[in-house]
Amino acid sequence: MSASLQFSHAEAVPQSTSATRRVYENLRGKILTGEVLPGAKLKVDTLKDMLDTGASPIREALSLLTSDQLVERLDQRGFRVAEVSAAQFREILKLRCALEDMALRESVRAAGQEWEEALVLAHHRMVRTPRVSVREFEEQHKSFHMALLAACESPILLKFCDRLYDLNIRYRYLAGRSQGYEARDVSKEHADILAAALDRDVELASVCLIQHYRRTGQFLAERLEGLDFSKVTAR
Amino acid sequence: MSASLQFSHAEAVPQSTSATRRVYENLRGKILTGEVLPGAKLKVDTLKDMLDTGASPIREALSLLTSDQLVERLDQRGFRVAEVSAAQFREILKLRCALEDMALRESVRAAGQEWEEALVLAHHRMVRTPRVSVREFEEQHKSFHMALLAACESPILLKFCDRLYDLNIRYRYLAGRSQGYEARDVSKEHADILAAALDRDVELASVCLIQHYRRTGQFLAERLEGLDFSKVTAR
DNA sequence: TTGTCGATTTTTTTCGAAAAACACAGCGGT
DNA sequence: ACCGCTGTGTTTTTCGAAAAAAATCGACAA
Repeated sequence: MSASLQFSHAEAVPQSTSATRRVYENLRGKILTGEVLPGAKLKVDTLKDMLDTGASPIREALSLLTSDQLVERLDQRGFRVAEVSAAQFREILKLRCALEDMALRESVRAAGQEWEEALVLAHHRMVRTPRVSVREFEEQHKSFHMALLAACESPILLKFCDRLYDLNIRYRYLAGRSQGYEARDVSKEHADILAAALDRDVELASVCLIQHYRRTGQFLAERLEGLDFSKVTAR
Repeated sequence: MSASLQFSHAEAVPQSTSATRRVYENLRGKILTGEVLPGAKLKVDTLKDMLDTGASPIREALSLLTSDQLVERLDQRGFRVAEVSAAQFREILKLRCALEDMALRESVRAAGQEWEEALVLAHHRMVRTPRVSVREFEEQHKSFHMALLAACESPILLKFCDRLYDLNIRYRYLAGRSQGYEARDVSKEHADILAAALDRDVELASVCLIQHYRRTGQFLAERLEGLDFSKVTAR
């Protein structure tokens, strides 16, 4: 089989997985980064054209996103992007502090060499990713934070943390990351968390992590404050 | 239009909502009660016949159940009922104690008259439902427990609690509820929780609730212990 | 016996079109 | 002017069949 046949028109190595998964990832990305606005209507027909696929995969992906709380299903009126609000932002922050604290403690307690190495690696990759490559940095940032919790033997708890992380990302993008994000020494905070975790100092790691979230939360809240949520909502 | 036309062959007033929802509820019930065993394969064709509908609603419902952790999606190999394990049972218990404690405190703190009345009502209905009507009792039992938390202003947290509750139900049915469930005075425990909540005694309510879960957990664990999980799994 | 390859049969996944539900605008009656 | 009704166009939801993928079975060779 010739290479030109294998890698035909700009498709690279795409449909290794199902169309449903492709649509899911794609839409999820668009929602998290704010490329499609909160409240925006998600018409199957439009999406069909946009993502070049049938109605079934789209519908399925939207169902998946519904349980992720990123999409709302209106009974006989289709789907729309979930709304955002200052209240939800606060709730997410609070829950993340509570749940990640639990997970972190379990993780550090159960941690082994494997976890330690993966964590160091994740941190290194994050540090190496330039801040300007926003989407990539976000991915590495998430990887680092999840790596901290990874040794925790509570799959369900981990899943909750993962979801909350994703829900939170939207607000980061919403606040815009141009100004002042580096004013705070975020790298230092990450390094401190890493060091504490590697020392197996559960208490210190927990304090650092929560403080990290609180500070980021504070920072974002300020930026979000001036912002009228009804203004960043479609329809 | 004649009544005989309106209510033709045994259809009563059924399809008020979408087929997807019908399938979702139906399957969810079957999974929670153990009518379909953990690990069982869920073939769309079989379900199509069984539930008398097309492939799309089934597929959609299965996607929904996937994010509820009640169904697993295997990449190109369809769906199966999520597995159960002693470890997961313990995890659920632990998480429920942590999260419901949080939710209960918030709920009681924010509670108003409306909440109080709904709670009393839910308790009454539960008491009035005979234990032998297992499914109905389960429903009322869930309503009561969720009513306790309902005033909490954290929709996401509530959703988590709801999910955990459902995940837990499976183990209740698995353990079988014939013997000894009444040996413990469960009604008393419920009444105590109710009283403490109505008194707005957060600490006491929390203690009662957690103890209630721990006891039930202990009770179920004993029953589940003898039980080889691989034996209650299909395939 | 063990293992591999190929053809056939399920099973999953996706598509395109039909059916049902809904929104909206225009019409007529009060 | 207001309200409700009906017809039209749009959108959502569902169905049935085709395409893609995996599992099964058996023959053949090591």
